[in-house]
Amino acid sequence: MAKRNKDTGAEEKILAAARKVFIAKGMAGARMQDIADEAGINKALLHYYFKSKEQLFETIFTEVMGNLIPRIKSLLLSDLSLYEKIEQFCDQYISVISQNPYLPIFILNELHKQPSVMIAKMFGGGLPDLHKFTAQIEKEVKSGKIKPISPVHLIMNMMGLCIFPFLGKPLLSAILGIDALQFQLAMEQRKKAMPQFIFDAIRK
Amino acid sequence: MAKRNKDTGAEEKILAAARKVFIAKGMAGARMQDIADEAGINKALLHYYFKSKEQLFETIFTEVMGNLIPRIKSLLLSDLSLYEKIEQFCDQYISVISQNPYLPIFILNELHKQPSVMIAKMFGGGLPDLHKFTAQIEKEVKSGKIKPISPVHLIMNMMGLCIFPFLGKPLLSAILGIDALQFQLAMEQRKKAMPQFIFDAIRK
DNA sequence: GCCATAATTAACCAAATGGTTAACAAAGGT
DNA sequence: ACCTTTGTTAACCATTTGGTTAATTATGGC
Repeated sequence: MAKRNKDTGAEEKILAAARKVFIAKGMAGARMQDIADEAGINKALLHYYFKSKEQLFETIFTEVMGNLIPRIKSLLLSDLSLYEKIEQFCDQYISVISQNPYLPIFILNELHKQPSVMIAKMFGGGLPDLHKFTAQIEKEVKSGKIKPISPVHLIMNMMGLCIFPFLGKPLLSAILGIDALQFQLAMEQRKKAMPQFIFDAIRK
Repeated sequence: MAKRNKDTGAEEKILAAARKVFIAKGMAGARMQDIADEAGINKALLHYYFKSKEQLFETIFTEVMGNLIPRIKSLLLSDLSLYEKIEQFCDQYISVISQNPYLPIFILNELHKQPSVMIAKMFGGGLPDLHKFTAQIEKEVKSGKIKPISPVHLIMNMMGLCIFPFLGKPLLSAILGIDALQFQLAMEQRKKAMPQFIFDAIRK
């Protein structure tokens, strides 16, 4: 008898399917049947491997976040200069998101619907330590190398400049009249343009 | 007999309730029963005034968008200088969103789930005309008053800097360790700080 | 070959959910 | 007073949906 699914590894296929469906439709919009179909298996098999939608979602969410957070933590804790950190932050953030363009809206959306629960799932008690980074900013400000700016605003700015275009892609594409390729190109440019923009803004 | 609901005007109450519930939970997450409860009426009465969830959602969505778009269109088409436009854009955008902090995630989320449908609902064929604004930017660039920057990037930057903090509020509050009041204060500051930041970035 | 265990499925179930019906109450015109 | 139209409700219905069951099919050790 020919096997129904060429490659085995049902659990893998389920995870891949769940990732895809949850990220595309969110927790509320995703259907267990969709995930089963996407994985090419029976719905009951989903519950054989993952006892509930809740649990499957949590698995995916923590997996996704566990992929992003260490990257950022290590960057912010490194010994690079402020300029280098901003450079790398923009480059890395835009690169990762370019490869997973729907991650931001997925994450922010779930975070918005249940803030405390999701924050807890993301950082198991251990929030990222921004102290080193904020101290670095404050030092540059005090020593007069850059204009006065609060770390809070600078961080918001960095994130907004890198992430927003992906969140707003459908809107931006429409009003700016750009297609997928032009968008991709623009994102590529922003890897270098954003650090430049930020430094031009804060340099004295 | 005492009336169940002090004030009449069921339709008004339904719209208010639907706005609240849809914006908080999105189309997929909202329940018709939630809306009925929120409005203090029977679920059947919802369908008396609005024949389906789809139609009620559409009513709310177009209402909400119809509130925002003209404001922006008129700003971009006005005769203000580039600096003044950026100033007003940031001030107005941040003001409006501060009063409806969940609008952005609601809009971008629905836009993400059905881009073409929602874009069509937002702009009934008449996309906002950015030509005047982009020409203004290009003129300032050519005349050497500001650094070379593509209108596409500048617009993305303006929007990202103004809107992102609201989209990322739960995340930002957590990692930056700020409470609702501090957040509100920061947004107030950004009304002036963002135009300054942007102009510092592009001025030669 | 035989058996225990793991993988997989079709059929089923109960709760949730969008939507409908039919009856009833209010309001307003005549 | 009477009738028509509008507003409102409780009960009901059909479908969707997350989840379960019981039976069937590999799989691997012996």
